[in-house]
Amino acid sequence: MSLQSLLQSRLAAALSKVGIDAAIGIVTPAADARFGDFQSNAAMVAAKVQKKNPRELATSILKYLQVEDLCEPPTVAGAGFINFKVLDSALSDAVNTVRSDACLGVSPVPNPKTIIVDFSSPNVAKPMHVGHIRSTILGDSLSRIARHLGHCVVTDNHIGDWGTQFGKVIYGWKHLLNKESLEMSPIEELVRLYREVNALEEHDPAIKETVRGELVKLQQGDAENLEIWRQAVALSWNEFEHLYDLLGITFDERLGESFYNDALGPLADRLLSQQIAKESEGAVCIFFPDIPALEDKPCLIRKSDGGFLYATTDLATMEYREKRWKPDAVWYVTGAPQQLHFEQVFAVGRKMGIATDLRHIAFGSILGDDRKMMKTRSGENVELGGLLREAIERALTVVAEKNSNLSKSEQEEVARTIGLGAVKYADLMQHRLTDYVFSWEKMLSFQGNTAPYLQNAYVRICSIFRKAEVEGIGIQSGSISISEPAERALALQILKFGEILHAVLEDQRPNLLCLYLYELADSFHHFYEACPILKSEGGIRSSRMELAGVTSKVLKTGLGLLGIGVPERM
RNA sequence: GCACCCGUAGCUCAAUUGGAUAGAGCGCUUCCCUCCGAAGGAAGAGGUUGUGAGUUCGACCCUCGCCGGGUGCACCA
Repeated sequence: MSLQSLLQSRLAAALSKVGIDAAIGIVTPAADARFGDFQSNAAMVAAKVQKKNPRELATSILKYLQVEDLCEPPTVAGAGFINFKVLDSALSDAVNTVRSDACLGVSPVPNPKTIIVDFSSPNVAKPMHVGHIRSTILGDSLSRIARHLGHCVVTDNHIGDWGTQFGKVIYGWKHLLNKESLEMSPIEELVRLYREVNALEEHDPAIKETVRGELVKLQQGDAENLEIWRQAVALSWNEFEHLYDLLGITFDERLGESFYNDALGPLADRLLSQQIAKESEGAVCIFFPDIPALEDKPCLIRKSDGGFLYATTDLATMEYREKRWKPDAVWYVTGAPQQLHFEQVFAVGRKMGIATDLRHIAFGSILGDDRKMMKTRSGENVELGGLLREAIERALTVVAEKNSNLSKSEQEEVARTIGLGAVKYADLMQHRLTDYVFSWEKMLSFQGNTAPYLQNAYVRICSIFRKAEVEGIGIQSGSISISEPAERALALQILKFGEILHAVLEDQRPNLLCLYLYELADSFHHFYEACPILKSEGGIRSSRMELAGVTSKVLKTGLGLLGIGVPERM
């Protein structure tokens, strides 16, 4: 049991003795170190309910609070805060427990759930660009964390492998294809076809009609068009896979839109016959008279020309997932602009009797220097592949300059870890709902609150251990003993790791983990400045080495949960 | 017109979900490498949290009204 939960259970016991609901007895790390190590606002919360004086209530709680083995006598401060200053011995014990725990103090969730995480979802025949970064990185990190806490996670890449763009691609393939370009860089060639046909259509209605015809033929199962479609999908996926490999991201499933094609018609018919949907203006749609926000916002599932829509596919997907996995939750990691769409689709899901916890994990847009949204359709898109290559190149320049001792291949490997880490961290550290300004400078800066800063903290610890080995310094006692303020601060920060991952999953916000790791690295640097490690001796040296060792494990694990690797040297 | 999201230091962003004197990074001003890696550390300047009310012991956070920005709203995804 962690120190924090230990204090909490003691507090709960005291609360019940004074007739307060024990559930109120929450203990949190102190907001300000001057007031101690942990605090509880329980007296103030209870005072509100019981309409009593919070300070008096706190004082009476203290009479029953038995924590003398864990901390100094608790005090009442301010409006009724109860403050705890943990004993060095108890703190040492707690850190030692984390040190010898394979999970580093993280306890698994008591009731594991089956969670489907739907993320990344690039469109075939289009390059992945900055717009896909957030979904991909956020979804990957959330999946890792959920899995780490014991949930059963299914990651699914719901790629856009079916849609109106294929009319243009097929027409282009038949009339304008450059096979050499297709072999060299398939997506680039597919995009070129798409754009050129798009331009042709503008000026020539006849071509527009032919393009439409190609799409209809594809949808009706025309062999030639299907084959072209299959190749386009395969070629695109090939390129996506290179990027996922580079990013270290894998999916359990890759069930794209095309997978659900056959289910769309029957689904629409069923919804009609169940009177969930009805015809209106030639289209099939679902109305929500009982939901005020959606009263005038029907959800269309079949066009008047018989074609199906985004929502139809999503509903079919939802149904399939229910049947196959019986999930407790489904997380859709897509941009905030799609909020209305998911509100509708979820509402339809409930009409269909789906009780699963469906969640839209929305995120804000990435903005350009002009503070305007980077649009997908128009203007220049920054391609993800190019962006990652540039990040790695810039990292390589810095690595070569800072540490020329490394061999060429080591430098390249380190640069990959640093460059990719920098990109991922720059995205994950933001609150997911806020828009943020994309900046090469910021993303690739190796100063301040960045991945390289955290990686560097890890590397420093590695180098301490390397030096210890060279000098024949071993760890004697194997246990940690806390006494200095900087050691206390670091130890307390290490203990927080057990809580932070659960907090991240509450609201699907990895930025809290980023913040935590940054503060951990910060605490370590303070410790490193204030407390000589190898230069001290005996038990102190041994203890400090161990403390540094735990720090490095938490850093590595925490970064790993963000999908970020650590080098041993840099 | 309706709905949703966002307004916090010069800039980019946090704030343990209602807690104590609102914190970081970049930039700016001073220091610290004969010392376990300076991709670092110490100190400083910088704020009426868009605005006006309300709720209570206590509000960046909750309620309502304004102002400003963004996004979405029947046959694209």
